[in-house]
Amino acid sequence: MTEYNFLEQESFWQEEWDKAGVFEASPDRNLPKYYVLEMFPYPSGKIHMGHVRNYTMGDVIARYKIAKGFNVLHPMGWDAFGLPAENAALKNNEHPDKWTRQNIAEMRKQLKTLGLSIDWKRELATCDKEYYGQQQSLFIDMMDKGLVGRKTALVNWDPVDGTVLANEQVIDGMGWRSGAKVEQKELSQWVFKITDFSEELLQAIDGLEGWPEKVRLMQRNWIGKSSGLEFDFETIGCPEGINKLKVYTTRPDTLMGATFAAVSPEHPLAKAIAKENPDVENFIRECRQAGTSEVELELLEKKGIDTGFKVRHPLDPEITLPIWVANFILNTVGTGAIFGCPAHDQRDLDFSRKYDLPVIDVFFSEDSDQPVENEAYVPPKNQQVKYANGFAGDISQTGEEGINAAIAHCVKNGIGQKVIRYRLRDWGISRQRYWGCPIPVIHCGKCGIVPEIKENLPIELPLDVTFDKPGNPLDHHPTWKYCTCPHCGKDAVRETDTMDTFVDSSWYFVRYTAPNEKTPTNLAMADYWMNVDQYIGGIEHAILHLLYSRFFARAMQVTGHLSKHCDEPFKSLFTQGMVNHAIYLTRDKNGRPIYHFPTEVEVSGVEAKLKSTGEPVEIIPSAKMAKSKNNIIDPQGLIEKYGADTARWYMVSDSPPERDIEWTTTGVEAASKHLERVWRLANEIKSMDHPGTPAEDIKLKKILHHAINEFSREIEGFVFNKAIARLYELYNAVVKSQASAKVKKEIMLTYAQLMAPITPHVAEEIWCLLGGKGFVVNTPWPKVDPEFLKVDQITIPIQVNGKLRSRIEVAKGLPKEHILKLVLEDEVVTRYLDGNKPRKTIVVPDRIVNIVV
RNA sequence: GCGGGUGUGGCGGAAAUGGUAGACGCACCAGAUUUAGGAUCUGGCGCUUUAAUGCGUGGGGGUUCAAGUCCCUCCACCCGCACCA
Repeated sequence: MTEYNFLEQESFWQEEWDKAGVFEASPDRNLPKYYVLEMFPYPSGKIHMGHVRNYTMGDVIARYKIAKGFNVLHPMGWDAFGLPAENAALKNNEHPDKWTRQNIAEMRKQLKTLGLSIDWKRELATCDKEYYGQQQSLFIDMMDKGLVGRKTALVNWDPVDGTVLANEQVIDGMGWRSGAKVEQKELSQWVFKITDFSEELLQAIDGLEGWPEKVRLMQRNWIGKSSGLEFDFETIGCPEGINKLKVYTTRPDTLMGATFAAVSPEHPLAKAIAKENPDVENFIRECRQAGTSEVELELLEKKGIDTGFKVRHPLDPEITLPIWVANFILNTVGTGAIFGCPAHDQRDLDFSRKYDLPVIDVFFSEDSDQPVENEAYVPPKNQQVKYANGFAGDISQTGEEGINAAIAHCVKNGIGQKVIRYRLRDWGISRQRYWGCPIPVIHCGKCGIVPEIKENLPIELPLDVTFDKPGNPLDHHPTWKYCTCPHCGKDAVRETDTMDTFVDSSWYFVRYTAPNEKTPTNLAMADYWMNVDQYIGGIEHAILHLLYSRFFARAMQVTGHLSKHCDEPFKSLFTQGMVNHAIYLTRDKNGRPIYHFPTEVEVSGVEAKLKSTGEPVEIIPSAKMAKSKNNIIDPQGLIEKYGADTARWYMVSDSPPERDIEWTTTGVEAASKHLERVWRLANEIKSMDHPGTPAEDIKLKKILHHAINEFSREIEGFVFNKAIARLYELYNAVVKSQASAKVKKEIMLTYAQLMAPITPHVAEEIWCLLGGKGFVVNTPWPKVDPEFLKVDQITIPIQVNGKLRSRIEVAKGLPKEHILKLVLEDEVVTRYLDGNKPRKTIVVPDRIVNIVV
């Protein structure tokens, strides 16, 4: 028997597939197409376990679909722009371009050792001018169609470094490098008008049947459609002639509970008042001493200031309410202003208790004798609620109807209108950074903002930049931004902001269909390959990336870069879990953790100690792999030690793909041992000469066809862990079976076919060993013979009072009465009945019997 | 804070539709083989118990002949929150 040398065999088969061009996709073939895509990687330096898991899953699907007779497109590229390259530039004084390209080269090499069915001829990197130049062209077309706008937005400002910070670079309210307290700063930004598509993006979610329900739900909530009442408070004596304050509410039925009005610190009214009132000005300045992320703002201690001005209650002009500026009102939500109803909104209540504002209950709640104290009574939307202090006496008594009645009343009396609002905001794409796609517009003193002309594209990033000064190197570059206006020919200045990297990843899947085209897309190619049939990636992208891509597909239709059927770019979506690993730590004298690499630790069962000193080690069982915790396992070592097939098998074997998995050495060893066993079995069967019996042959064939049937279903349903269990079962059955050598050999060939999507190299090897023709990767998927799926005998469990007590073997499909008769004769049942008649019997044919005594 | 998810033996996990809880794998135990270790092969393995019984799907409550699955409630952990990718 030949020893299986995976390193040699794996590179052998990889070269063979390459030579034969097995994975090169061409649209001309007369076959149904199938486009499989995993989210492309950021070239951080090395591949990590998450990549191995993600790309293995995609590869399983791709290879399965090839065997199923599809013309498969399975491309790969690099999400190559972004912050880390600039950080590396600062840290190691290395150019982002050089750093990124080295990383790509290294990661490409690593990915290739996995034996993925990638069409490498289509590879692209978003930092290639051939890619971002086309993106600039798209931007200009979008501008032309009115899909691009300008808006002011708040950014995190590091006052010491004089730099805009990403949310990630703000740690506990401080700039990560300078340690300075971060401030909010207003900047003029380029935006994509995604909100033009709010309703369409929302509606189309219903049609995304291949998406996980949770992602669809998250996207719906993110778009956040609501209907409510919009009305103007009449203000009393406010500065700058501001006599109205626009408010939006989804609970107009609580309007009689209003005890104050509040605006966000960025609201125009707040700013106007601040000009006259230094206390308000100070308060607003204080509010700006914070980052811009929503979490941070939501978790701030609620604070406010009474402006001294008032509004009239819209339903009763006799009532006046004070106007506050409050830090918990977000300028980006609604109109940036609210009416405060403390009795029925927890945040308003907390605020009112702090500043001693009145609380007015407008409901009879179940326990109406207990007035609202520190817990707001939030009236349910669709339940019976009695209004104690409703208005106009025409509000009905149910929540939803009450809301509608309140709106109707307000509309009738000219107080406000019913409006539909969306939580979704326009997509700000301006970044004050170097390593991104330059925004192709020019600021001209005479013509204003003008797009660059397409002949001048790509607007290339200059390579001769320095990172010694804070801020954007493009801005500091001695010559880059100076240009002439395409309109008037006068001296002008380029936009130095670059695009959000989410722009790069919003259309790369289309670019794969024609990666070398001199326009963003080739319609014929896009028509053939789009949409992506199966997209695979992390759940962390459930909202932003996926929503932006859905928007882009629509925008690209408007600009004529995609055809009508391409509005939903991802037909099916699968979100895979993370790869975790235990953390090993000891403590220093002060109790601070010292993290140890898995290689430094000897683990036995639940205990572990340091190899060097024998000191006991604390174990945190399953945690996200992180450099700072020293619990990252490098896939390269895994592949070098066990081979790609083992790595691939392990990655899809133990846990359901959508769930997080724990990386364990024992699990990998089990995978490796199994593959060796299969290889040994194939060798044994090859030289076997066992006549067997027809009965044994049929028995094994039944197991085989059952396995093919289930396995195929499980692969299609992304239940890879069960598919693998199926292969273990089939292996066990073949080993135990007394079937003939001929049948066993047939079955082993099929086994190689079933394995092939998961462990393609050893599958080719077994296929070759047992005389299979050509590549197993190109061999049509085994067919199920329904004759072998038939079952005639069934074991039915018998319960007495709901507890399993016995079972009987019956013919499949036996009618109720017959089953019951047999059951009542059963020895165990008779014992429990003890001569009495059963009180009740439940018989579910082919499934279960329950006797109640 | 808001939105979404997860929770089953020592461990990873199985169990469309409410109908045999624990498939399959790991670890562990016993045996075979081996000079020994490793590897390999055979068998066992939820807890309790000699056995029967009993108890068991994060906690508490409910519906049902029957609940991991449905309902209510509480807890723990994870993901996202618009400038990380």
